[in-house]
Amino acid sequence: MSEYKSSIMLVDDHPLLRKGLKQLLALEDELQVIAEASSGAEAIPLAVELDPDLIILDLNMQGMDGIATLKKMRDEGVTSRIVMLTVSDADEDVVNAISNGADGYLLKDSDPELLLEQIKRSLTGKMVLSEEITQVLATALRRPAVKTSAELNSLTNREHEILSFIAKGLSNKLIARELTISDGTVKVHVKHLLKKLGLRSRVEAAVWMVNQQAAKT
Amino acid sequence: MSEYKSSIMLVDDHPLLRKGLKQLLALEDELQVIAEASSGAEAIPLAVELDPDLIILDLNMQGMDGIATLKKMRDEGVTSRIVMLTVSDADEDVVNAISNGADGYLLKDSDPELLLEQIKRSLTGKMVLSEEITQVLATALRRPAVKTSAELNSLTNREHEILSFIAKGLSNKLIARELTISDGTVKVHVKHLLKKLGLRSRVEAAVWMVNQQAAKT
DNA sequence: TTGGGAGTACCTATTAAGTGGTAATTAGTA
DNA sequence: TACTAATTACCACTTAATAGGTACTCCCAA
Repeated sequence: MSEYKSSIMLVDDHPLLRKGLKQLLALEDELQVIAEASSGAEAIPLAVELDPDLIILDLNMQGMDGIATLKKMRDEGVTSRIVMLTVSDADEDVVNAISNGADGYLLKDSDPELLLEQIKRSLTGKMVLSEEITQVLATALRRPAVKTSAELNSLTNREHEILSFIAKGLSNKLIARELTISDGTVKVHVKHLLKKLGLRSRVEAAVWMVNQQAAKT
Repeated sequence: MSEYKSSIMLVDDHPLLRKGLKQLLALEDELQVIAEASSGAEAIPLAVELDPDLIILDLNMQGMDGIATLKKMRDEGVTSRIVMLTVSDADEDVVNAISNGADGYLLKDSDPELLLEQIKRSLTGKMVLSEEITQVLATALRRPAVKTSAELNSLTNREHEILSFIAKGLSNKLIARELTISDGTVKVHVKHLLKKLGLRSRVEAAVWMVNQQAAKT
């Protein structure tokens, strides 16, 4: 092995998990954690500035989620290897991550030894996927009927936000109050989101969305 | 402080998180992790045998989840303090955990220092809750809307039938056509079922029902 | 045999939701 | 710079949904 130390950046909104991960990485002399971030917003400028060899990125973060962060980083010209580390083995997440330029997709509940092994393999330029993921990916690719994520992605942030309120059963008036905008504006967003999703009422939207969320578990 | 070392057991199916947590607890001399488990099934006999001072229990585990594990442990006579550590701040989870004998409910994304502080406080016999949780708990208790199958059973056959159409996103008019009755009659049933379930709109009903169905899995 | 729940239907009144426009602002892009 | 997408707001209009009644039929149990 060379004496070059690989620089690694951790992005995860769980401090505990960062701790565990850091400890794991510390087992290898050639791995060096040079930065940590607890959110996408925080991570992006850091990534641009430091351009580490590897970025380990959590998928499920509050605020900007992992996929959005990944996209933004690639947009900003970050060329680091980026590996997603997550609890979710949902089809769309995997597919989304890979197709948006992730170099790997690992599960948090993997055996730590294995995880470390794969992180090192990733640094050699290989695409790394957790066991379970390989299977998921294969079946996901076999049926390209993944209209779900595609259609969800066609929504703007605001529309998506409002959809999730609808999926909680809120009325336009209540949503308006939550977001401090007029209920007329909420109606506009609802109108647009219904059109984009090809649905005929907020009830259909609520049902669709709740099923969507349930499927992710 | 006394010289007695508190015995702690960790139950979480994420090895990484266990690592982080162990490292955190190692900062305090009087805390000693005497056992780890990666599942409820594994944890229960261990808890019975070791009867540690504190059990830190993950809520979202594969197989037997945290609540089930908690219940079973209490059933088996485990008297350890049990603190839930989780990412979920869902009302029901919190209420469920507390009412099933948990002595605390902490969030994984809390600041580690704070977490350690609260774990120590828990060992002195105090109920510990993360900041965010206090709020959730308060609002959850304010509305004792713990409706489940009991309230589903209070519906007549027709009402139930119509509820499931609502849960598919159908309008009153379409439901009427399906059942070959007038849409005015459908409205009557909807009116009754909303009242019985204590819901404010068909959207709430749809969301509730779909979640109900999803939970059955 | 009478009372009540369930299911049906209709009526009125009010509120919520959805549609189709116009338009201003801002941020980002060609 | 001109263009575009996103977000916001307002207006007018139509349809859907909800709440409160009355009322008739059927069936089952007291």
